[in-house]
Amino acid sequence: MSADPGVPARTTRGERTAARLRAAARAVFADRGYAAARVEDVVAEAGVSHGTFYTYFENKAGALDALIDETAGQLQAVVDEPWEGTDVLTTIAAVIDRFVDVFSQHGDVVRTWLEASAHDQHFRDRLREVRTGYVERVAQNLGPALDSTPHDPQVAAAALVAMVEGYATQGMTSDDEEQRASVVRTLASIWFGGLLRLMDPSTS
Amino acid sequence: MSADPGVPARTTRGERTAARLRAAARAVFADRGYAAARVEDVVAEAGVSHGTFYTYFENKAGALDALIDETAGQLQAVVDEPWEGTDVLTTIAAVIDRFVDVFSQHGDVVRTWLEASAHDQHFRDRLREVRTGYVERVAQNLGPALDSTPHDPQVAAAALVAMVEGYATQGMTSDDEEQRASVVRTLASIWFGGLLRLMDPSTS
Amino acid sequence: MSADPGVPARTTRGERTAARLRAAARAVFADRGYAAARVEDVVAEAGVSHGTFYTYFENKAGALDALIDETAGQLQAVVDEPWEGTDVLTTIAAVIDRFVDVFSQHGDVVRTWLEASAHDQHFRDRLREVRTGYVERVAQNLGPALDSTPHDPQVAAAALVAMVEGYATQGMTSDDEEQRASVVRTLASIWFGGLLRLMDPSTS
Amino acid sequence: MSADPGVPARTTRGERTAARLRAAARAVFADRGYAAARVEDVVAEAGVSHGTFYTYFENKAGALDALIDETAGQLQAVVDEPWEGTDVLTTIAAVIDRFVDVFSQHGDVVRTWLEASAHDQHFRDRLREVRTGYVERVAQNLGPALDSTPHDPQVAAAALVAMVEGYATQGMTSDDEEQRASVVRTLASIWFGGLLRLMDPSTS
DNA sequence: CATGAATGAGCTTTCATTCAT
DNA sequence: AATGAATGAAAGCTCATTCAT
Repeated sequence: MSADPGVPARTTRGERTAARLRAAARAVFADRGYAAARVEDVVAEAGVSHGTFYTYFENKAGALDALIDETAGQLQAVVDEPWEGTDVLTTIAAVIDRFVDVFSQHGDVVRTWLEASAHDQHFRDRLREVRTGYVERVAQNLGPALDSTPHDPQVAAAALVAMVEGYATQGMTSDDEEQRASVVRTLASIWFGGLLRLMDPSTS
Repeated sequence: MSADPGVPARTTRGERTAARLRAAARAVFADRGYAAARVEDVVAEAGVSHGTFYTYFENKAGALDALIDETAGQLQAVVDEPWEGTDVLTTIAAVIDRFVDVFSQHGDVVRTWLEASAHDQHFRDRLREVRTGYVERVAQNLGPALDSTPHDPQVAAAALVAMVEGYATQGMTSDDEEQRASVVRTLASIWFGGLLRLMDPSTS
Repeated sequence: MSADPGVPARTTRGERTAARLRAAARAVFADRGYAAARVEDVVAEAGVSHGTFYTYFENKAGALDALIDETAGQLQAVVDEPWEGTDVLTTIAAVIDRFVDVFSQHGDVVRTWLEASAHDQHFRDRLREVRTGYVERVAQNLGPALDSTPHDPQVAAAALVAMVEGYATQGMTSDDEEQRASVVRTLASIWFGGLLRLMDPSTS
Repeated sequence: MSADPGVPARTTRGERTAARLRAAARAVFADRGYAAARVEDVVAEAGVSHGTFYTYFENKAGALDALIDETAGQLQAVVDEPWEGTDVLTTIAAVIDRFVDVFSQHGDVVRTWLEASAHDQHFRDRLREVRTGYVERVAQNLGPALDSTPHDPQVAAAALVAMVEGYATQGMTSDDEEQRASVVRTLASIWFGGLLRLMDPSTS
């Protein structure tokens, strides 16, 4: 801020423009949906010209790809961080908490991504890849406990993840910190209880 | 406009054409997605002319609306039928089974609906309305058991429904009867175990 | 009315349908204009089916042609009837009165006709033909008086006719009998005074 | 929508294109009529692409609106300029001369305008507004002379204006300067004589 | 005579993308 | 780096007209 004036800005003009465009694309996609969003809307929001958009992205899909790059990493990180906690419930709550956290920051991108997947093979592929990644990781952590049961860890993991993803993408997580914590607790309890039940041989 | 799309088909010939168009629209939307689907694709699939499409639907959205009319009723029926069974687990399994059943028949329409919701307020409204309807009904059936716990029945119901909806919407493409039954069993166990856990005061 | 029941109706079913269609076409053309009027509107107004329209008219233009047939005769009759009166002013007033009378009954058709003329050669031709017809007749009646003046009887006739036609087609003639008579008096005075002036050599 | 058709042409290149489009629209409307004119005809005439048309006009009606903007001002100016002359006849002749002059330049737009009025409320409204404007002005200038007569200045003004407008709109295609002057003289004489006659109490 | 479902040419309009400046 | 005028391929949608019933 008050740093050496002789040093060039840490963010060049180009970088700032690119950042403005990404933010604008994100806002416009969230607001109108990917299909209905026009490049015109994005550049208007960013306050740049039409041509500039194409200096930074190959096309409209390229802008979404850039947003997905950021988001995908965050999502994978949620499940890649060590599953540590004093007990299983606490561990699960921590994972879900991180998940909800990422969604509260990147839910708009995920929703756009889901929409685009419906009519664009490329985004469908990226989605499957990322989903497979974190469902796989969840299954790895749940798996051992289900070894001797008839339940497929992949199915269980996919179901539990779908629950969190569905809950979060439907925009049901509020900004109220209190309420968010309560939701996380409920979701974690369902995961935990569901897992215990799965492990109970009488249900097989 | 030339014919009122709300009151089509005064003859059986007309009804046959309308049915062909609905089936075609459904297939095309499922195949290419709503945004990418062209009216031309639909009429080609249905084997009728361009103009005929507009005899039966006001526009592309009208065709999806017609499909949603059918699907929404089925979805609500799943939870409106009596929740009866020899025990809770069986009851829940029956509901989930009906849910999965409806999705295996109407999943394509739901996926289209979800996509369209992203950029069309009208479909977003219809989705919210229908979802609220069946989540409400699930909450009514789960509610009493959670009365003395800190868990909100609406949140629990929404989460459990999101799990089934998410799972069914994403994968669930297998026609293998065996595997489907296994998935239903796993999902039901998670619901049941999750609910037991929610009812356990030690989790509050 | 109470005539011999053995005798077939003086208006056959077909004639009645044709009359209903003409009336409907006239009303719809007047209401929406020729270009914006749809055959659909006409048949709806007439209470018949699409196909029936084409039993009675070759196409949309044919319907207007049928209306023009009636109107053109009336217009020509206005100037073809003997120009008789106690004096010139009375004579002119009588002609203008007949003119205004025909317009109050057929003005809607004329307006449609004028509109269609703008983009359809056929109606332009019919209009020129009819206009030439009655301007010619007016010129014949005014002509002798202007023989020794520099004024072209055709120009004078066209101008005076344009005045009445313009005034009438602009929908300025009210239904109030009192007011209509007053307008006719004013128009007749202008014709008369205008002609006197034209005959005055000092204006040449 | 991509550009605000109300604020086009930020550059001279843009202004040239807009002017070419206006000229092309005017020519095409005059040639084929408003209803039959296609945007494709206009852009072909202007030598630009389809999309460019929509950069400058909201739609076909917008193009006509732009032409009317120019024309309406000219028409009003005809009667707003001071009614000065050595005598009444000269004054009237000057006004009519200006009127005929404007029509020889803008008659094509007026004819298109009249046609469009028949099926488009917007143009009907604009026409009524402009006509009321200049008829009012004419009435103001004629009015005093008719004060003590039973003739309504509005009616007289409307009739005289209708005469010039009708004559100019219909024929008046001659480029012959000689003939144009002769027509103006005849029209002026009719106005003048008509007015004198109106002022003569014996006609009331 | 009458019907109305079906046709399809034709027109308007949109918007991602390019490129001369 | 940035601009914005221009492009043109695509759709969407309309409606006069036909024809099997």
